[in-house]
Amino acid sequence: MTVRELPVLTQPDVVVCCAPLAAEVLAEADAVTLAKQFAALADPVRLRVLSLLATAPGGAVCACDLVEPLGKSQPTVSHHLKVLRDLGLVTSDKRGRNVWYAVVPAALEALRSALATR
Amino acid sequence: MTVRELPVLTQPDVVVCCAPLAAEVLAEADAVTLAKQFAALADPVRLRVLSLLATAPGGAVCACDLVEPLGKSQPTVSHHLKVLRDLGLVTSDKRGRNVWYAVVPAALEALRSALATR
DNA sequence: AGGGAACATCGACGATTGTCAATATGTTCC
DNA sequence: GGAACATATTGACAATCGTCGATGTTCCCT
Repeated sequence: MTVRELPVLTQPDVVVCCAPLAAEVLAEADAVTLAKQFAALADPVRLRVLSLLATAPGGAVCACDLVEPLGKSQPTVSHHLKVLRDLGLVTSDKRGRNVWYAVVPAALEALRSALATR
Repeated sequence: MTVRELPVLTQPDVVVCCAPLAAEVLAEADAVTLAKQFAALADPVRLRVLSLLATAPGGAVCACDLVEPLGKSQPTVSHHLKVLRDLGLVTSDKRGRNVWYAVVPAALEALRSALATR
């Protein structure tokens, strides 16, 4: 178990990929970009990572506290965290030998807006 | 080219899978279900299908009018439509020898709500 | 009845993905 | 410095996925 420390501070700028699906026909290039983002959500482990981070008090969780609740090996968890971070859905913050992860709410909001039907 | 006819009528009931990610920790079974839905969005062709349907006047498009704008073979388009339909993201309506597809807005809304950050 | 059109299904192929064991890198503390 | 710990990376494997050509099925039209 790990002691919770500072809440996560800086949130990176989020680039909104494209207009809502229903607003105009999605261009091919935008579709590829958007598909990659949704692919990050297309895995049960990654969804649970996001949920664990989003519901954590302070909004951040040490990587060491994710392995056990996820029931996956440490390398597998590390892999999923990398996927989420590379796509800008989470941020990481190294503190000593631990790394704290937090969701980037604006990134999730951007994906939500792409799905707006009206 | 095909003449547009009746707008699509009946919208199926949509089952909301789970509470927002940030509301409570996602259960494993729910995570699997949600991941399958997002997997349907994790492909550029399917995103463009949804966009073509959502932006079409009348809200429905004949399958025959999807092949050319998508730039994929007819079997490939048919495959993607099946994926979307099996997951309840679109409905199909057979009219003569054509099949008309339309988005199920409630299904997209359900996915949006899962991503709500607060 | 028969020809043709629209859509679905099948089978096969290359590419990508999730997983873990093993190992590497980096950090803390004695 | 060296041991112990936390995380990341590598390599390998099975499984899934997107794609297309070929074929099947259903419907319309004459």
